[in-house]
Amino acid sequence: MENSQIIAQTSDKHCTHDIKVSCGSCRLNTICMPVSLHIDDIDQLNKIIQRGRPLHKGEYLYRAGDPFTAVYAIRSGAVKALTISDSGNEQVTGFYLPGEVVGLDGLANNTHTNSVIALETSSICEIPFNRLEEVSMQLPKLQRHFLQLMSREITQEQQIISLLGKSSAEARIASLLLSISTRNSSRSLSSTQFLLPMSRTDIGNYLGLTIETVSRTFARLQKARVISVDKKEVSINDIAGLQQLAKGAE
Amino acid sequence: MENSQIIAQTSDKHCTHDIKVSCGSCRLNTICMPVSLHIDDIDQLNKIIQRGRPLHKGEYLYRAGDPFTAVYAIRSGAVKALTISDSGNEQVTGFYLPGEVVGLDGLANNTHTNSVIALETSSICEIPFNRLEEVSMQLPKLQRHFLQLMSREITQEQQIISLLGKSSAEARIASLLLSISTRNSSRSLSSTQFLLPMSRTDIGNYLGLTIETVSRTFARLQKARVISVDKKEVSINDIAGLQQLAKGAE
DNA sequence: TATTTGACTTGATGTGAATCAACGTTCGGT
DNA sequence: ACCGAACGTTGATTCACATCAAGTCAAATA
Repeated sequence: MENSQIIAQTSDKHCTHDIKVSCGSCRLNTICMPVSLHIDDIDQLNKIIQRGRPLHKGEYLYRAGDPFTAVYAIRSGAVKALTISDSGNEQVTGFYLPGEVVGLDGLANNTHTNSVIALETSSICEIPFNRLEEVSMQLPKLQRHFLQLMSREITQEQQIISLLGKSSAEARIASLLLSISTRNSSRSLSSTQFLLPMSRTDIGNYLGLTIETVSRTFARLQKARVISVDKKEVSINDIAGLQQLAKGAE
Repeated sequence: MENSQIIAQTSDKHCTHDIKVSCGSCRLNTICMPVSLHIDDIDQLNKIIQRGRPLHKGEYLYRAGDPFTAVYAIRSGAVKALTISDSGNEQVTGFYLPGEVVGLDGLANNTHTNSVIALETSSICEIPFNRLEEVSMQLPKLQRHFLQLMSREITQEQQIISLLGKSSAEARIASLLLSISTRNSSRSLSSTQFLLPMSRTDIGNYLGLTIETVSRTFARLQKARVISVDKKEVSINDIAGLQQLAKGAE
């Protein structure tokens, strides 16, 4: 196994362009493809993964309609996925943070139904799907993991559906913040202080709220001393309180 | 291939209990597992599928928390899937009609996150997952089909998310009716006249509306001569109009 | 047949978020 | 350093849907 240890930077400024990290040494490998693989299995996985140049803010990873050829693991940065609904509106369908995998929407018809756009400069691992399928044939665990990724996506979306159907603006925002908090802590980042990678507009679109309501809700949560917000910087002062709000408490 | 041709009845009253239909002769096989398989492949698939006794209205196919062992194809009748959200509310996550497959929610954690309940007397094909996995190893097409089923579930849910985030009560109801209409026609049933298998309460829960709003919206659509409703019986008088409403037109 | 029960409808009123509008702030480009 | 555009905040008003409340209807039970 090669010994390259260049860890991708979260900061835009010092982002390393010449990225060579093996899956074995990537600090995200417990999230991205957390399969207990033998060393040569990892090697095999490693060989098929391509690491591209960083994607800059606003650039597309792929567009709705593009042929489906690969799935993508976020290595650093953040992206949003969105579809154009029947009514012609953009709908943000998800935010993806380092260690998470996008692109599964393409499987149904061999065509992506979502577009994915970088929210900040991001580095991405491309995993060609036909190669992944081949390797999976020999590694049932990898196969299974892949199904689990999809299944998890389904259950997550069901939570969003419940959120949109039944919850107040406050509960929606609280849930989003808690979701990001949890995902940060699983990457050993702070669960109480972080930068939101997405705009208010994106948040509103994702949660089915107008930008004004998002803004007011942040203000309200801050006045209630549950969080502090300054622009994109959020700190959670009262997690328990936020969880109550997410559940719809007064 | 055996020649049993007992077709499951949609009607509750004459439902055949002693069901023996092979996948090869099932009239739903173009929807359920539309894989172009050789005859012996179908035979192989056929062997692993278990056909249970019919499930009566209100009975559970499985419950949230049950271990994941199988996926299920609806052969006749209809079921609803629901989760208990964090806030403790029931959330109907989907309705499943003949030819459609439920149970994919269990893959993420080897445990079902949804419960599935019969809306009317239904017969169900149980497809044990470990056997399916084995067979898939030898039949890449089946493997691929299965991934497509999941991917389709994801994209469908994204449409619901968009619906709940951005659309009026009218658009939501219109979309649901169109969805059922489309799915009916793919089973060669009428796309303009059908019985709703679910209650107003279920519809409201699914679409994030109160039962009163569901009722009033049906009434409004009827007054606008777009549909006719009598209890559970719906006929669509103006599909184009309904499509406009689903898109959010005035 | 009377009686309860659950599913649905219809009307009157209240409210949370959308809309409309104005203004402040940050950022990218020259 | 300046400018315009995009992003964000805050306030006043409106509106679609929720809530509250009564009542209808059909099937289930006794």
